Amino acid sequence: MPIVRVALPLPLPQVFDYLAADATAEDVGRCVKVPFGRGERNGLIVALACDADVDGGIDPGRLKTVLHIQRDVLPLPADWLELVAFVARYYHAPLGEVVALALPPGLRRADGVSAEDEDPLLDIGVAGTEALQATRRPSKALALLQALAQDSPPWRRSVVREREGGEAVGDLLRRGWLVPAAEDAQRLDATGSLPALTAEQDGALQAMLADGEGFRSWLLHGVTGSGKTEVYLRLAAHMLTQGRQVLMLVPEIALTPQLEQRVAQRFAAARVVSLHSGLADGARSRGFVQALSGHADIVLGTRLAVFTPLPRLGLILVDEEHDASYKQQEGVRYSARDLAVWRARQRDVPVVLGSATPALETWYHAHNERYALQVLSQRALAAAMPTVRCIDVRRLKLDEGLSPGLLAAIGQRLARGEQSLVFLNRRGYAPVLSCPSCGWVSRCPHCSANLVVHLVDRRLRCHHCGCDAGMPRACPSCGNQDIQPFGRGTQRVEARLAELFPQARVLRVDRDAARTRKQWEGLLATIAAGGADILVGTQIMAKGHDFPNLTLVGVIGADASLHAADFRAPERLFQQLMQVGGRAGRGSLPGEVLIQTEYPAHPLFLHLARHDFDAFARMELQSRRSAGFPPFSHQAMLRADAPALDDALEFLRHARRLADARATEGVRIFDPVPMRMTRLARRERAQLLIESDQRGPLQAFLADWVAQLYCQRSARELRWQLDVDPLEV
DNA sequence: AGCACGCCGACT
DNA sequence: GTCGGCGTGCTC
Repeated sequence: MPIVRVALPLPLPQVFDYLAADATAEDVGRCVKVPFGRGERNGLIVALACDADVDGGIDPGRLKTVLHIQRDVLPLPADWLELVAFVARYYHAPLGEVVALALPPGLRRADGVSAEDEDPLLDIGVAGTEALQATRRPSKALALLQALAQDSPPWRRSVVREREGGEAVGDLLRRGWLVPAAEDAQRLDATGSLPALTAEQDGALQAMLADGEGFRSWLLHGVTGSGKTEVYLRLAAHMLTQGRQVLMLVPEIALTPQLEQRVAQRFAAARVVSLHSGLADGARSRGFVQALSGHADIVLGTRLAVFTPLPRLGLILVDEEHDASYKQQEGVRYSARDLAVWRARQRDVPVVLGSATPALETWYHAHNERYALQVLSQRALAAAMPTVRCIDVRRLKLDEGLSPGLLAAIGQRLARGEQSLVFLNRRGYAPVLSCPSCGWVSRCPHCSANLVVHLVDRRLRCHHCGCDAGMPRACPSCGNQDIQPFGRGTQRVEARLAELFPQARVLRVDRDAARTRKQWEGLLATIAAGGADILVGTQIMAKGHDFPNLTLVGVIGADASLHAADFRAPERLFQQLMQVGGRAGRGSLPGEVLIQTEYPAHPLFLHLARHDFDAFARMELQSRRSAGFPPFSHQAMLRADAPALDDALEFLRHARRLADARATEGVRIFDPVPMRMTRLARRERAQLLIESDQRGPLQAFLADWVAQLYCQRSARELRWQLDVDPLEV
């Protein structure tokens, strides 16, 4: 009797074997419902097994039998199964958990209503792909497709390219049941009414097109406003005319509503699917199945979209590739950007990583000839780069953190009817409430952090665990009536600017003001309509938007991250400042960036003033090389958390002893230490760093080590997780 | 992760 | 005398 190997969504490193009387190789990649323990579970068939390799020496006759195989949906293809298997292997996560993460929840149920019921075109897509996968027997494929096409509108070219379909497709084309690729291509590629490319854009585009359809990692390094998106869209258009699918990843879809629109409008004849975690189950499953069946032409999505199955995949685009939101920060901690590159190699298609401020790892590879490089150094709309200047605040008297020079510059913009932005990466009114007489400060009861004053709703809020308390009128410790908010956040700066410029419309733009997508779109609309004169914003303002009337960006509070302990802090600060500075002067008006600092001669600011990302990258990489940090080494972090710090540390010490016993050549194991934010949401956290110059030995060591860790029985309140290629150390 | 089984303290 | 604590072990 056939045996199927099933991945189940459990935190267990193994897969489970079941008997399935009617299972065939066609069922690999299908969802199943199986008995498990005394209950039932949904899983995914990842392979067929034969009697000999049932693991654990279980008698094959005593295996349980699958309850149901979901055959109404196309099976996940082999390359998709390879992808999730790679993720499980590389991030050392159980296969079933990776599958659960990669499949839309609605699709995991093996007994539910099938996701494509509502879409007759999809039924054809599903059957058509199946039929054409078996083109060794064109007559069979043809018969099946004829039956389906009988009562349907002409089946679009999108399921397969002419040349792949062989005879069957040729015949269908003659009978008019398939739209010829050339005809469809004309509808898909609207090029001709479009803005002219700059010489640089055109050069980059031509170079990428000339490179062919095979695997290549490109870095498209284009300054803010250089028109990277237009290059993406031209590349996408080309791939669509070739009958290929395009996967486009963006950091956060909610923050880029215009991009979604732009893609949909540009490719009106193509089927564009957007995928992100905010989507309802049904919509996400539908998009996934449309991609799987080959029916979707463009998939636009956040990091989870990297798991979309795409039978006709021709190109992967990763916009703002440096963005930290490509790295999942809980559960299976994958990097969608890195997986995009892996997938492109696997499928032998090009991948384009685009950014004005590439991750230093990416920049390094591009200058090391592992990636190919295209540079856009000029802004597209003949706008100059903004002038960047530091304001030395050492001797200055500041008004709520604002220097006279910055205030004067804002005043000028007001007089000219232009917009200003004050950038301050700190939400709330003030970072802490404190009592000057007894020294009480508003501590979070659950975290090693202070409660932030939110004067708008008179609450104290923890930005880490989200807990929330009313604002006391007097000191809870000594009763002093005169308690003070110390330091400042966006709310306080907003309030002060409104006092200083009573004639101006001041608008705060941070996570609090843009909690929902609707609120965010409302803010964008207000800004675009000229309904605000002065913006006060956090890094949410730095994310790729055009504000044509914005000509001044003032940065306050940048020094805080200048001397931060994390080795990536300078990289992040530079990226953030360059991105937010890039918001200035994107229209016809020239832009200016003023940075308040006590270190006006700091090399980071000097490189920034010259818009010289490359010089900054060289400097930073030099210091990483001498310190042995990535990309000159590879890291993994074992983290543990428990109600008591000692339990977390003790687990890591034990893990370290296990590691030492298996000491592998070239793998460095550090001491367990409490994390910087030790306490988070009532749990104490510690971590243990593993480092190696080579990826190979590190991976080999981790595989062995994690297998041992799974066998450890530890205090029940203890949780641990491994983070491969951690962003924060 | 669930969910069993299994052996020791304060309650109707 | 039982109800219930969570320690330990298994799930094809």
